[in-house]
Amino acid sequence: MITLKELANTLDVSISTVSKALNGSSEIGEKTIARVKEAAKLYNYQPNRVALSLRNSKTKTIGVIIPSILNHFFAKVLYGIDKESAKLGYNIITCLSNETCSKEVQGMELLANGSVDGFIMSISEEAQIKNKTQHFKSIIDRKIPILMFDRVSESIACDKVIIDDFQAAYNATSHLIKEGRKNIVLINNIEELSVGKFRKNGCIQAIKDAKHYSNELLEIKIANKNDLEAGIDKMFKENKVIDAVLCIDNISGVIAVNMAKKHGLNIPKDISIIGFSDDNVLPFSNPKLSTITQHAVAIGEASVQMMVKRLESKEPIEYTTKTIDYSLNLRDTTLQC
Amino acid sequence: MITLKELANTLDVSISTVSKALNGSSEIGEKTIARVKEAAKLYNYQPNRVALSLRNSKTKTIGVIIPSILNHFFAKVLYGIDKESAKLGYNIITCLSNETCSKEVQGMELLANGSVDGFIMSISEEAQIKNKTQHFKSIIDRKIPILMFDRVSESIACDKVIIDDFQAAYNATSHLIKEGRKNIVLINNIEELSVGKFRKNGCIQAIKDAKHYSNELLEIKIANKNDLEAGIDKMFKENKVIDAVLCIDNISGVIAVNMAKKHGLNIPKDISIIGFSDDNVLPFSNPKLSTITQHAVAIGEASVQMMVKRLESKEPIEYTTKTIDYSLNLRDTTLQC
DNA sequence: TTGAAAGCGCTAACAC
DNA sequence: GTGTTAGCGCTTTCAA
Repeated sequence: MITLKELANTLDVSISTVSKALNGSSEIGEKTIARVKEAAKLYNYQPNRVALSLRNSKTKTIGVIIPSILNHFFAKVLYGIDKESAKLGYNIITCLSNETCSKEVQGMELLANGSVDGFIMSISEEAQIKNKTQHFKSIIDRKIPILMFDRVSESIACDKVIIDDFQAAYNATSHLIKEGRKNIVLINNIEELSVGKFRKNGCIQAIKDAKHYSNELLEIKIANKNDLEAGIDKMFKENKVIDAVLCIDNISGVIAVNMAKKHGLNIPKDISIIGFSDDNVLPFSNPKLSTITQHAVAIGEASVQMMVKRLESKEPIEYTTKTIDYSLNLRDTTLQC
Repeated sequence: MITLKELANTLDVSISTVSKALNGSSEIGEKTIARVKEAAKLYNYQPNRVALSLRNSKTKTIGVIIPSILNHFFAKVLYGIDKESAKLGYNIITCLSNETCSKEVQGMELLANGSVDGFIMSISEEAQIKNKTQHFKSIIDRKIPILMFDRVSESIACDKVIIDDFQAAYNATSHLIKEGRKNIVLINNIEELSVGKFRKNGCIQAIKDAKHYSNELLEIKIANKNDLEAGIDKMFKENKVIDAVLCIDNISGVIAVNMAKKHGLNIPKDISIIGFSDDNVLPFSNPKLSTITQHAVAIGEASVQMMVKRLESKEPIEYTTKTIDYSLNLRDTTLQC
């Protein structure tokens, strides 16, 4: 790592001349600029990012706080964040809250000390359930912008990137009704999360709005991920009339497919199944699961774009909420209609 | 963000007094220390990490370069890296190489400019296939340590954390032979990777070492992930004698289970299947896949420990290679014996 | 056209 | 026991 100073010494000019030359300042003579640039290339000079950060009070780094990297949705958003931020010349520094409030607070406090220019985050389950928002306010007070995606807080004024979970679930449910299904069940293992609530409400509303649908929505709540298989198995055992399943997390859909097969149901003749899944689970699903696809990569990209726009804007910008499209991918576990 | 200077002003002492007091220097009087610490707490003083980095030429940050965050193995290693580094007081800056050499080089070069103290990484597929190692050498020359995990390069001298892929595959294959299987097939879709080669060799060696196993190893090569289902389907169609399958990546195992069922095979009576998988795929496998489990979290943790040890050591340390245990988890797709 | 100097926030050797 | 000062690498105002 050669420094400006060393370059200046070898070239026998001053530090500031080198600095200006490298930045193409019009103050410096052409010949000098050429000489300096050549030497810089020769010695592979790279400006020290830390010094630049200190000088500019800008790190060109975004802190990313994610509840769990083992959740494929978040992994995919992170992929989008990484890609877009690299494109815009930013680094990302990642902290995993592991769904706990304490690690979320700790990670953010750590990074708020000049390590990052802003945060892109999704709220941990614990913070969302307990409605803890003080740490967000404290950071925003310190003029460090926060952008929340997917799991957001109503009570925090900041940029947000979400998908229209209500509408997505509404559409999926409407499709099931249009197929002629009469006994729809909602499998809910994320009822505590904001997105879980929106999805459930969308489902309920679709049923309300359907003129010819008379049955109540059956809701199966499964709190623990490890109970999913047993719970869905039990559901099929005890409810012989079920003819449609909407799964609002990203793995239950495939499990429902496997369990329905086990119980001798013909998919999609006897039963339709739709999941909120990404296509990474498709290799495990036979027939192929119909899904509501959240464009996770797009969520990540949009988040970075909004954040960078804010960071690089001279004037203050209004907070905005961007809604990313979803798509209803009808594959082989639903009827065409 | 209050600074030392501001703190010093409000307390009417010098900056260095405040600095020393906060660091508990014995030079400073007890009363002063108490006063300063109280004020620091009151104003929520946090030392600026960037200034500290510049001053100490240490960022307390580790650069993590990962081929793909969508691969569950790497996600899990990252989880371990995050956890352990937080514990040891380090941040991580993540770059995803996306399996390309160019992004790997670019990410590392970017971070090598004073942003990180060292790198923890796994080589991208492209760099490994093309045997590109110049960028590693260049960074090591600049005295920035690199630690490679899982996919490592023979020709680079650095710390390494691996699992004994050869032995793992050897053991799994030996188990299949002990079960009395006569027609073992290896499904290989990572033959270009170092780990793929080790696993294959382990399998081959186990067969060589088995006295009573006479058949040749059948190897099915599938280059593209999207062809896995079709390829495995075809395999079962064309080879009716297959009675054991070893899958050396982390999703083929479950696909093999599903396909074997589709072809009317009884698992594990007619056929045994073992995968190199993590337990995240188990919900999709029925019967439950027997697996070789790589302790991905442990790999991440060990990597951080080794790296931090090197970063904080006064004297130079020898490069070491640490081998992390694997375990052969026999579940329901193999016979007990 | 070039250079000197201040300052970003912090620590530590050295003075007082 | 407390303060002054230099310096980490860089940019930028101001002076020459």
